[in-house]
Amino acid sequence: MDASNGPATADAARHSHAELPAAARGGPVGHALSRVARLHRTAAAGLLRGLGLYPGQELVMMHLWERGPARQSELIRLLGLDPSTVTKMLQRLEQAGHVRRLPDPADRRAVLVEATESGARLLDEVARLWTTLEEESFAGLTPAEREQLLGLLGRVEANLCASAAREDRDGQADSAASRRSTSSGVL
Amino acid sequence: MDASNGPATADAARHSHAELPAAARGGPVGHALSRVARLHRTAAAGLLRGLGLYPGQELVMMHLWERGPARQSELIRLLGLDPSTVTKMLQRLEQAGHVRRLPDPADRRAVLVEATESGARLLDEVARLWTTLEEESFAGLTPAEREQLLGLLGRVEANLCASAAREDRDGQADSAASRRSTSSGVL
DNA sequence: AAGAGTTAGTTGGTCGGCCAAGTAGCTCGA
DNA sequence: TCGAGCTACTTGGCCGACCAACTAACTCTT
Repeated sequence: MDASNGPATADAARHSHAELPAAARGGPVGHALSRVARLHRTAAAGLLRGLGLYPGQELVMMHLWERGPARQSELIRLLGLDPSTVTKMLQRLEQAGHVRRLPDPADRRAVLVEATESGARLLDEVARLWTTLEEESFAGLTPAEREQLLGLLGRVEANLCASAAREDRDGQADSAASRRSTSSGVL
Repeated sequence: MDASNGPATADAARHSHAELPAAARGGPVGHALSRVARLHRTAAAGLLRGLGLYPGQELVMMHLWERGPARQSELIRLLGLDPSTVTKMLQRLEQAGHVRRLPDPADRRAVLVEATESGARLLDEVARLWTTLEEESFAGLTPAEREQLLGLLGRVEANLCASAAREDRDGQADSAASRRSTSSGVL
């Protein structure tokens, strides 16, 4: 699959410090991706900690600052997260005083969420923090390279979204079959 | 929903479906990165589930298959994870029967870990699964583009590692100062 | 109007991941 | 020798994230 083993290009793959197991050679890019993402998240966590936020929460707040009060389902859609995840995150944000939740008069099962004033004060800090992190992460990359990276990531995202949607559609019916298919070797 | 958007090349940045909040414009690439990584991890989880593994565990197993019995500290170093994370992961892997843990005779505080036979049987499955996932994720990317992506990710990883190391070194002494520095505006 | 089906949120449980704090064991210097 | 310090690992607690299962409410059909 990767004929790249030999020649000059292999050097790009021979990365910083991580000695990757041979069994992972089937997915070098995915491996790098997870790794980098974890580092990025950890770095974000470190910065966010000074504001009393946990990574992920700032995204929720951003949407609230952006759009004002929103229904929880809207947030779920925007963030692409599991409903239960958002529920719990909002409970914590509420308890931290960053967010207020009230019933939607128009739909008695829905919940409206809005940022409190205390939450609003975080806006600048979070914005600054994001640019800081961006600079830290992508230092040494030219704008063109960043654009390139962004483009590539976008295409990967499209792929993964498509996969996910596909599995949702036809995998739902008979999960046992799909389980069997992966383990017993469709190929 | 995506390609149809239309005209320009700037469209690569204007991604698939995620309407990102303006507050996140300070970190578009980082944002895309987290997003993609989450999708990737979720996809991996879906595939791994058929094998009774959770994402992350397969990496541990890979290292064990690769190197044979290893000390826990070695795994921690290789994976770049927190010791406590590895401890708990191994406890679960042991309970699942994929792994065996025994005291190191040479160092009574250390623990040796090795894959069981049941674990060994997973090797092929996991390897196949990784290549499957890799193909799903990066379909439509030429080998050159994958190499490019890998290279960019490698550079980002280097940046983040350096940052982390730097913070470890001089941030440890006075965490209050570093907290102040991020919140009160270095810029 | 009544029931089927869908949507909105919640709860409970499990994992990976982190930090903080603590214990056992090794090491090295005074 | 013996205590200071480091290393290896564990425990507890917290979060994001998932799935599964459930309730409440809206909707749409019949």
